[in-house]
Amino acid sequence: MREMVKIFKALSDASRIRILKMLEIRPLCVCEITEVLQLATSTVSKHLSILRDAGYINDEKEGKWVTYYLNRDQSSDYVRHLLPLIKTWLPANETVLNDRKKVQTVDRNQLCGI
Amino acid sequence: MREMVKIFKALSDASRIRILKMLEIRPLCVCEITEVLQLATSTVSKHLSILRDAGYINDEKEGKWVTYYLNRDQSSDYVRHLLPLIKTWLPANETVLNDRKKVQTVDRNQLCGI
DNA sequence: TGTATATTTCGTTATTATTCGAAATGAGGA
DNA sequence: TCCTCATTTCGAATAATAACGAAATATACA
Repeated sequence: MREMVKIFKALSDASRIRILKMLEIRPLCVCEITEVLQLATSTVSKHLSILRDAGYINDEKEGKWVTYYLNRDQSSDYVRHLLPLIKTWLPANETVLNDRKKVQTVDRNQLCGI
Repeated sequence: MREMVKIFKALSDASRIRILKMLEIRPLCVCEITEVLQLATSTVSKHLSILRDAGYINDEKEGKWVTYYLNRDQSSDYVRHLLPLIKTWLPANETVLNDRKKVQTVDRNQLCGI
């Protein structure tokens, strides 16, 4: 029960939904997500940890960056059912479309320097 | 987006999940749900209004009682997909099983006087 | 009409969430 | 080794949520 509440709480925030919809396009590092959302880095990091603890996403160190990606395989029964649903939702949402446009142009090397 | 967050926020509370799992058994009035959850009537009423605003349940006046039931037909795309999922989840949860046992014995006429 | 009662709304309090900036961590490159 | 920089953790401020009891609504029945 506690697990189930955690799974839904993770989806109860617009920024976290936006992150999931961005990650449907491609894996992203923290600084790229921060640039799109226009929030403090620490805030984005906190959102990512909530999504990860709930099992929606996973991370991978790549040099100095931490890349986050949707958790497609090794997730819980909840997540395995919910991620595909979310993928079909908000197909024409203005915020999501804008975020995805930004995702196309954003580049970690330019954003964070070399 | 706001709608989607509302839909998930409604599921982000253990009492509200318990209410949905109870209503899978049969429609219930506020005093029956209150008896099972052991919360203040005003608290239960608030939870019910959150679930109704999100589209998961509906209510119907029956004399002095208000009966709540799962919204099977006229609900949003979100709810139409989520309610069946929730129905398959927590099949062996102790709290849910206990609540449902109580639902079997609880009777609005005995609970609230005649 | 007046009373009893099931439910909702209101006002308050305690807990939890979200956000930020500053400090800490950890990996890469000079 | 030391410095740089992406990310995380910490601490504090603000906002949102859940809980209760009291008051307000609304319906049934005498």
